[in-house]
Amino acid sequence: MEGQDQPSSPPRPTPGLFPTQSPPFLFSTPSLIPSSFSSSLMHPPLDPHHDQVLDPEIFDWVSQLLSGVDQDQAVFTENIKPMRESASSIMAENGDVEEKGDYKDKRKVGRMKKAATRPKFAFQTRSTDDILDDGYRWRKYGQKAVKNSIYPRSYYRCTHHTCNVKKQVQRLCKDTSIVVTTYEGIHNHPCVKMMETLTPILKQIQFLSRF
DNA sequence: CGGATTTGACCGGCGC
DNA sequence: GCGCCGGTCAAATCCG
Repeated sequence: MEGQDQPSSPPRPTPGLFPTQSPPFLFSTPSLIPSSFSSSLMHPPLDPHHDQVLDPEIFDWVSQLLSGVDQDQAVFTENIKPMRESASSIMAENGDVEEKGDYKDKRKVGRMKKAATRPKFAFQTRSTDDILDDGYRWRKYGQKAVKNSIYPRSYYRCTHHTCNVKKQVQRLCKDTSIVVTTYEGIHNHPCVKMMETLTPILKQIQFLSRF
């Protein structure tokens, strides 16, 4: 029983904002990153223990944004590679309606469908907290011990009813101060916290641009 | 009491 | 074909 992983519990020592939307949608300035994560973004690990999560092709756009990459280059890597899909997400995206009956049958039907492709990206943060406050609300739906790692991998889903974004969180066993977060999908709803944070910044930019 | 989390079972993919 | 592994489900439990 570990009650530490509480993604939806707002009280954090330094509540902040972390970009989870597509690059053109965000202002990824270091000031928006919670200080609890020490602004230490790094490239995806090539650790073979995590190759299933952090495919080398995964686009680490957050790192690139923070290192000054032009946003035009920060294109979402849609359809990078086929990935397995959950029954629920496939059914939701295809507009399937859940049938009455044995849930095992439903799972089987869903998983037998052709895997869809979704944007997927990962990044690392150096933090004592496993869960970063990215402005969205997440519900944990699973936790799994992974091979060659003493730390479990946690699975989260966005709680917004029409949103199907998922994320995985795992702490590196090689460097226990590093947390690897993998996002899958794109939010189809606004992030209230993001807008709250951006509004004063935008106003300030508008004000300064007058001079 | 309702929503979130925990956790064991289940399933499909993949390598051998 | 079999076993391992990652990902998901959902009942049980927790908690505000």
